[in-house]
Amino acid sequence: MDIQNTQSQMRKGVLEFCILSIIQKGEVYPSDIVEQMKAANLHILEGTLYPLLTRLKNAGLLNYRWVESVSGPPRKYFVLTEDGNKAFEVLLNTWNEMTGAVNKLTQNEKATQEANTAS
Amino acid sequence: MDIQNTQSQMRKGVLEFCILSIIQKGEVYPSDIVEQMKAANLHILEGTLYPLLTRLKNAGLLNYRWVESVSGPPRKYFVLTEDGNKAFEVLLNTWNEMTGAVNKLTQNEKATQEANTAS
DNA sequence: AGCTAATACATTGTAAATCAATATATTAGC
DNA sequence: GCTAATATATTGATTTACAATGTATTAGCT
Repeated sequence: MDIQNTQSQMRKGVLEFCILSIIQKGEVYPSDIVEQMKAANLHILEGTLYPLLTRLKNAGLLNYRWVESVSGPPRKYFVLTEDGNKAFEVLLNTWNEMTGAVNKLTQNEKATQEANTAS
Repeated sequence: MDIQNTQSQMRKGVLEFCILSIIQKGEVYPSDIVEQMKAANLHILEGTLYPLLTRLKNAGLLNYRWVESVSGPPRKYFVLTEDGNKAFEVLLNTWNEMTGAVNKLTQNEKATQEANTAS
């Protein structure tokens, strides 16, 4: 077990949330998503992304349309469905609550430790 | 695929980080950890916690000592090793960076969407 | 002494999901 | 046609959380 593994687990947990967010901002195709995630330091591989998009599509959170490309095969451009938008709002709430809880738990370690060792 | 699943994935990602944080605050035994996690709305089951503590111990991040209990079997009280403290600091950094990135990516969706649809 | 309840550490089997590697398909340029 | 670049997609291996149990210790009661 490395720390790197724990770090990547942290990132994994928010993949779907981030991807829904990116799609919500505008119609994108998978390579756009990979790029935007990389720019945010949240790397995702295609072998992870495609099954994930398929899952979200099958769950009714996404739709896509084929768009011809000038350089290569056609692309699948994704958008959020109404359910997808609702799901995103729920996840946004969960995210805000969870980060609040984790920050409360982790950011005050020095003060708490001093209080404990003092007793 | 449910949203609940995605929500629980979010929590999974920070389990180790939170547990290291709890142990850093003071010597605790597993039931203390379960309780503190529950209080923070980050539930963890014993079947998850015990293997996790064993992994962290084997990785050299934790140590424990047996302490007799007045009501039941002896308890394993855990503390962070020096490596464990270093690992926690690294994870604290990762956490702060990641939440910053995710917030940047997700919290401005409305403004960005308006900008996109306007073009 | 023996029984039950409470507490606590631990393992097993299952399901889900990411990743690395690879496969398949389309377009442009030479 | 052939190659390179771009895209979508699948497969097999590994990891890991969880539910369900299992094992063990202590206290209190009869």
